[in-house]
Amino acid sequence: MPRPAAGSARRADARQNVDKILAAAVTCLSRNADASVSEIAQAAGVGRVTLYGHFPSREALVEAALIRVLSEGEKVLEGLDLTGDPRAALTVLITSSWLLIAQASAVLEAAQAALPPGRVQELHAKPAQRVDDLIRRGQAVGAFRTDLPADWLVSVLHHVLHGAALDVAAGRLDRADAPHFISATILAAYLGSRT
Amino acid sequence: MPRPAAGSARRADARQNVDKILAAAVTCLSRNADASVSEIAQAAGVGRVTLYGHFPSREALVEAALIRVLSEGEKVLEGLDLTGDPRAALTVLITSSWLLIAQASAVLEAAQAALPPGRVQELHAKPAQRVDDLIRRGQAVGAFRTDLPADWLVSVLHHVLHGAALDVAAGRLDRADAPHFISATILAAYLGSRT
DNA sequence: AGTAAGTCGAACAGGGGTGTTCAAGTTGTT
DNA sequence: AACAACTTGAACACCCCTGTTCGACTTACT
Repeated sequence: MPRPAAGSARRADARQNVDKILAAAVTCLSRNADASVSEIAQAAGVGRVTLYGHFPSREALVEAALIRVLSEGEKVLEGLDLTGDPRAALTVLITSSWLLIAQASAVLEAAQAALPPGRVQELHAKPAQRVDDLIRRGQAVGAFRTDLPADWLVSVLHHVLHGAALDVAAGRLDRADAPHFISATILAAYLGSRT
Repeated sequence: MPRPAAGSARRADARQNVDKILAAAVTCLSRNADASVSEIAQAAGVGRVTLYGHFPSREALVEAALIRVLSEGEKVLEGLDLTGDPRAALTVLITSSWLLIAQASAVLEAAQAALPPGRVQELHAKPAQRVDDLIRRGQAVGAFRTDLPADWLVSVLHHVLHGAALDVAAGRLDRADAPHFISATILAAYLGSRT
């Protein structure tokens, strides 16, 4: 049994394996929301038993993967300056992290089916706040339309991102085109019917 | 064994059951892409064995459900006049059939996981053509932006519709608001950066 | 070099889904 | 009324997934 957890530190290879497993979980779960544990273990290049040695259940694994992809997202978002012109900030946000957001969104979807309701919302709340704030600020400043509620605008962004990720995965959309297409679409949608 | 199929017509109650099963399959599959056969049978108020009497496999059932929801969609779209101003036509299309399209889209997603690849595309091709044509005509006439490919615009529409349906199902969006929100968003997105 | 930590495959039990069979009962049709 | 069509639950075999145990093996650490 691995995971003494108390007293001495874990062995180096164990830590590496945990990392490999989490990375595999994120990619597998974002491709297929109900990927099996065997599938993830295999993708990580690790035996199924080893995986269960580090995560007591599939649920715990999915939660850990969600936490990981969200914290990765946090790190990227932290490095971004979103305080300037909302439109420019939104463009920066999209072009620099659309793929990450889409991936996180996919894992989030997987988590919704595997975790107790509310838990997902709880973990997702803080990262989502940043996007939320940007959109609300844009509305307050007059950069974005106010005839539609902010919640809806946020929802549209998420679904367009998710859709773009699907299109890329299916080969219907060139990965290089995605950021521009998304920005152009979202900005126009957020502008609304101006003069 | 039901389904003599040859010679004499099926009994009335059998036909009704097939209908009930298909209706249940559409609603179940649009709520949950991997709904079980038992689940669908129960929703239809029918024994599981009866269902297997009418559909040889889950795959056949899903395919039949997809065909049904698509043909329902066809019927609605047929009654619409989409020949006028593309913007007005798109608004009509959305307000009159966004829910149906979203439901069809959900079943389509379920079918993608249960049917051989290509088969879904094949069935979906004709109904999708109508929306496709409308958007392309809008671009040709100058009503919609041309700096983004028509395929992408179609994709955006589908994903926004799908997202709206999810939001409604999750209680995040009032069903009555949906058509207006969607139209306002899509029209703005399709207009692009005009003067 | 020795020891604890870690990995691995095989194999188990339990649960749920898919299809199938069967025997008994119900119901539409003529 | 009588027959065939239809429905039904129980029970079965099969497969895949989840978790767990076991014993043997390899590897990191001192």
